[in-house]
Amino acid sequence: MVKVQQDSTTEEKILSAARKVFIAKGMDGARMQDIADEAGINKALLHYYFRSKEKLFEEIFKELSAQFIPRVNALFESDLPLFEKIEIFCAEYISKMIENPFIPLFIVNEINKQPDIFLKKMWGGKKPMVAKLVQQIDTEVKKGKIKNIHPAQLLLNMVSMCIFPFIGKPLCQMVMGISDSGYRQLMEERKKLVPRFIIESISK
Amino acid sequence: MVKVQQDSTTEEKILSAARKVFIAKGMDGARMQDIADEAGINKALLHYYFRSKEKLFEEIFKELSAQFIPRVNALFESDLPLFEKIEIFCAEYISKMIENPFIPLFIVNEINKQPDIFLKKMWGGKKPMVAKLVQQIDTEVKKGKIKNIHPAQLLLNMVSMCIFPFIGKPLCQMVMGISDSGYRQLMEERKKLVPRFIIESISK
DNA sequence: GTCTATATTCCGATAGAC
DNA sequence: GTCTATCGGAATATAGAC
Repeated sequence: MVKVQQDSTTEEKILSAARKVFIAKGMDGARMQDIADEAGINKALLHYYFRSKEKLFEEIFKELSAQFIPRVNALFESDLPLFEKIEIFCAEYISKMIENPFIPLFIVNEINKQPDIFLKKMWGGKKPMVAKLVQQIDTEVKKGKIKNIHPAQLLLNMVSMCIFPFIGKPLCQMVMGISDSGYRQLMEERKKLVPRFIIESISK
Repeated sequence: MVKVQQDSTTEEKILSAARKVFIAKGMDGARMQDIADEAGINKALLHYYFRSKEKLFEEIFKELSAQFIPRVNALFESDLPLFEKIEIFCAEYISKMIENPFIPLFIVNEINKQPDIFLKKMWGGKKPMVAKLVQQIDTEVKKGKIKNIHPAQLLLNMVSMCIFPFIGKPLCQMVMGISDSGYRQLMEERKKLVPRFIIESISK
């Protein structure tokens, strides 16, 4: 995601600019003019490459929402023990969001405006697979290895603690009076802290 | 928030309609026409009562964002023991969001678009007070009553687990394949479950 | 492919009658 | 206070020259 090399082709320049503007302002707030300016071209070219604002947006949304899926699926479907999955998921997910702090809010936001249509359109039919992980939690509970908890609740706790601090960053910083660098430091700590927190809460 | 009585005056009708439309579509996505339709009047009347879309929006945002503050402040500033504060906060906050599931995303969203200007404008100078709670956590840690944890991290965990399940509702439902009523049931359970989860994770 | 100029649609806001 | 009609600007999209 973080582009080091220059955007060579015009199409790449447009996509790069659109990504930035859409993430910052959302579909409704973004202007084609903003994107054109950001890409250093003019509006007409945007329509030449992508027929409409909506098509351009779909392109970006599809790319951003899909980028988190494959790795998570591979992890959740693997045969690793439960605690390891939790540790790896939190660490990787939080790392990814430290690099791209505004993507989660962007995605959650747009999903809420199109609650129905977009599984088929946006993820190309794929979606995160949690069945095996859910079953794994159930098994551990039945074997008496961890406390009795509904798998969905455990999942909710995990993703909440990973994602929300990024979605609510400005709000949290304001309330707690924490600087940008201080907040970033907290996020780094959370890569280890969140899994530990979870495991301690379900261990017998 | 849940209006049982009819909106008697026109102003109330407008505010009620604006609340609904702004929450659903955000400031950028909302149309004055939508609000007029929802209120059963015409656009001109909106401008008669509130000078502009922006003023109307501010009214709604101020009302919605302030509605969570006073109770939280009273609780956090009180002399109750730490664990009780956690229990009450989670239960009350989650209850409030079960009634108004879309408000958290709305607020977080708009805050991110105006990260700076709105403390003064929107909360009328007030903001959630967490100083005493933070100090209380520190004290418990030093007394050795709970595990060593940065107060900010504990707060982040708590608000994350309370708020995110509402912000990410459609996404979570989709991934886990849970119906509306099933999800609602999970949220009811969380009123007790989240505080228990937190307390278990920091108890020695 | 890229530009300028323009068409077209949409939307916030106002004027003015009742 | 409430309405209809309309203005004026902004934003998406297209036409057409280079």
